[in-house]
Amino acid sequence: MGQHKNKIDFEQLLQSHQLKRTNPRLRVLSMMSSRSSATSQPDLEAAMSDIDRVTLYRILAAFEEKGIIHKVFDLNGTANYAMCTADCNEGHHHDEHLHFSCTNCKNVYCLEELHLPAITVPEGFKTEGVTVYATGLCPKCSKRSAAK
Amino acid sequence: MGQHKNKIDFEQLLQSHQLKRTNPRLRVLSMMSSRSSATSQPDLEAAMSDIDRVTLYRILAAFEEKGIIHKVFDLNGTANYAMCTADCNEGHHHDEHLHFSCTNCKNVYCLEELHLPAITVPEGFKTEGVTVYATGLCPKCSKRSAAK
DNA sequence: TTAAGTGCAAAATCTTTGCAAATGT
DNA sequence: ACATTTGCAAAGATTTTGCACTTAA
Repeated sequence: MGQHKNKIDFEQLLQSHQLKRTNPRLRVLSMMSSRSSATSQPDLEAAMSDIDRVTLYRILAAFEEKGIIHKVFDLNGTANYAMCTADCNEGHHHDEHLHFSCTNCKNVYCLEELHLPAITVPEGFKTEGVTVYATGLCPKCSKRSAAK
Repeated sequence: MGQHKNKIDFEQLLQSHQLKRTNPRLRVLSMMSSRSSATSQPDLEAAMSDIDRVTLYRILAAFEEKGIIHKVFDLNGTANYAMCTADCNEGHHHDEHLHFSCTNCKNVYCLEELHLPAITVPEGFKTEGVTVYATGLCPKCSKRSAAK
């Protein structure tokens, strides 16, 4: 039962996915799991300028492929990545939760707590998964705009 | 009340948005409204290779800005554009409908008919709009895979 | 030791910008 | 005629690819 939640053992996480425990990977995992919103490649690049850009691309691709992180798009259309919970695995992702995109800071929050209502699609469509995107202001930005 | 539905008068549509009636624009409108799924820049580029790539970028940007089309991302993260219905206008889009992304052909369908269930977000978030993405097989692809 | 991962250089894409020529009103 | 819009050239940005060097197991 992959429970990559608080106090995650990153080394084990990598190991269990046949990925070597390297420094760049550990740092990426650490950054991603410490954040409440999803992380983009540019975010990573800015935060870890000593790691090669290409390496970051490859790490993200490998993690996504293995089901360690999943991709969501923010309002700019930039890919952002967030740690997967539970049942994501090699090639199969389940991010059937609410994604909240802040129109102000452009951050994307994965709100897993919420369960989604059932959706019915028209005849002919075969639904495999459903994701809900909400747009608006995240707590930080809504506080800020209320204050001032 | 912008009813850009069947038998649209594209010229009028452009005019009402203070856009000149040019050939590239009419062709883009024509292609987009003739399709059941959203259209990407690469789609347009392939279909109208005589129109400059840059012109297409600018047309899409202008249309989106004016609220004639709206943007959705497909499973590759590529922006796709679909005609807006009714109440989109200068800077404000309302695409609160179901977007269906086909995992096979990667097309995105805007299913406006469906009304979305209410979604509740956690304390602190201020929701402005909600969009639902479903993934799976579109009628065309599901038929195809069933047949053979 | 050796397969996997990283860094660097370079190619391939994709998107934006500036400006002169063309076009719509 | 005049303001837009287009096309082309070129700059910027983003993403991918190839390969030699390094590192975890």
